[in-house]
Amino acid sequence: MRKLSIDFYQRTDVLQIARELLGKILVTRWNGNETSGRIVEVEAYNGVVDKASHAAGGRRTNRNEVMYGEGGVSYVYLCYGIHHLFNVVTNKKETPHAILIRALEPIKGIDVMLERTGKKKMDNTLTKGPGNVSKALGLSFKLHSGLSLLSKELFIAEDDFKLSKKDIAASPRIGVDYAGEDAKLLYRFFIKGNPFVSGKTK
DNA sequence: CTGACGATTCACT
DNA sequence: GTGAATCGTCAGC
Repeated sequence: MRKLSIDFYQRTDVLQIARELLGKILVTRWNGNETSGRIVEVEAYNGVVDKASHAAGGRRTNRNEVMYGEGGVSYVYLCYGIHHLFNVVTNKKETPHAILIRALEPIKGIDVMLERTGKKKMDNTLTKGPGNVSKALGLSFKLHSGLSLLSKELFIAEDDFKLSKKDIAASPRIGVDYAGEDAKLLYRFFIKGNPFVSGKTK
């Protein structure tokens, strides 16, 4: 298993990076627990020109400041007062691109994930949907936003898992109806037929 | 300082 | 299918 390098994140095409993240492995190691899962669903947020992004129109606040930093760090934030959503920041300084990780297929630490989510048994709801992903991995916006994805505690790796182009599907993003025309962009990518992909299309 | 709201989820009808 | 939960953030006063 090879950890992705900083160069992977700092490229300019956020859609390309989003597609390539499918099939990669997201790993967290804290409090003596290692949990990991294969990424099966993502959404790209294309910086200032994307009305669905927190950085739309160059908006810059304390919350989204990490999006303006170097690619290769995490951006975690609280949504609806309940859910922590995990994003990967890409591109270079001052270009606020981000990729939302929406679903994983659990690999390691399933017992820990069950404990964190309060679920009794493993099923495909464990890491389906962005709120559940963060919950299962123990991510919180207070502790982990702005953390490097090259650190020991949090990183993304690749193994020999291969994905061909026909296994990848694109669709409009979910829950961004407020973004007008940009809500129709095909910026959501997922692995066809994977049971952990969130099915809701609203 | 105040109030409205969200890149969601889950329980309930 | 519908609605509540729940709180940090942000715009506006």
